[in-house]
Amino acid sequence: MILSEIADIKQTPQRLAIIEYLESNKVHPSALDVYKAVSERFPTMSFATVYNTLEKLKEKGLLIELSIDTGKKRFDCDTRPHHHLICVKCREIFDVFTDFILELPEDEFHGFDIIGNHVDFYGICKKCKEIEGSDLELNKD
Amino acid sequence: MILSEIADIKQTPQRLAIIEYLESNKVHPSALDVYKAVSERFPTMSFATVYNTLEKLKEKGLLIELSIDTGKKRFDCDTRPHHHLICVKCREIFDVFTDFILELPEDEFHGFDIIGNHVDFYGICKKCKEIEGSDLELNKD
DNA sequence: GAAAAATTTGAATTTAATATAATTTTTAAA
DNA sequence: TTTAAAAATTATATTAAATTCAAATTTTTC
Repeated sequence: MILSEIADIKQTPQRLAIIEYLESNKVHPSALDVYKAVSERFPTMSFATVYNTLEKLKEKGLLIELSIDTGKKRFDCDTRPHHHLICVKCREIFDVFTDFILELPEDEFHGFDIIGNHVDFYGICKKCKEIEGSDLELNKD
Repeated sequence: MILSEIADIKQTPQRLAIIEYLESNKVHPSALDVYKAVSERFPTMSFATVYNTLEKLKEKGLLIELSIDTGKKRFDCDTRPHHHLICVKCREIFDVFTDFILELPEDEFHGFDIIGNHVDFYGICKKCKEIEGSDLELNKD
């Protein structure tokens, strides 16, 4: 996200703090994550401001809403086309920038106009593998 | 889902009604959808029974929980490996049974053990295209 | 500098999910 | 067949995330 791209959105201190947080990490945070992080620096900030800002950025196409977690939305400020690698244990999400050619055969179109695709790779991340390993040592459940 | 597969789950009338509903449609319903449909025939049935049953079927691997909608879980009783085609307007979901070869290059592994993948195709379904068309005729917003 | 517009805040509301305790049903043993 | 234990269902309560809204504040425009 480039500042010039948000020229038509009023750059309030709260919004800049939210954008800065979104850009400074790769965790694909939830609205609550954003609120927690930003309200440390802006103790008076309201949850509604976080929601409003995320919604506004989404409208402008500067932020992508992910429905990877059931129960809560997560946000990705990298709007370049890319895929995801998701840990099935801790739900950590990594970006995948390899491009895949995915041609859907005509007979699977179901009458749709197709506009895009997205691949989720599933697996177990390094951290969770280590935890799992030590769990097994201690307690073979 | 085959009845023999649920041999180790007690087959109560409520559960059978839920399973029958899940198998009789292709809409990938939410828990609320299931409750609404099944409680027409079982007016006394509680929401908790729907949740418990869905959870139990999920545990047994007879049902897949989809996180395609933000805000609510949706369920797919077709446990064969397959992908999805999703309408970005109405969130209707169609199944895609084409198999794609998706080799993630080593340098994108991020230390994961990879166990699977899933492709979502996005587009606009027939119904929504028609609505959009007639909307444009009536009211060019 | 005043009026209008936009944003932020704090609180309330809604929706989906989950948990719990009491009742009912089923199972299995005597 | 009766009865105790286990399991499932129900109705209700609680929690979590999302959304809405009016009042207060800030910014913009004239």
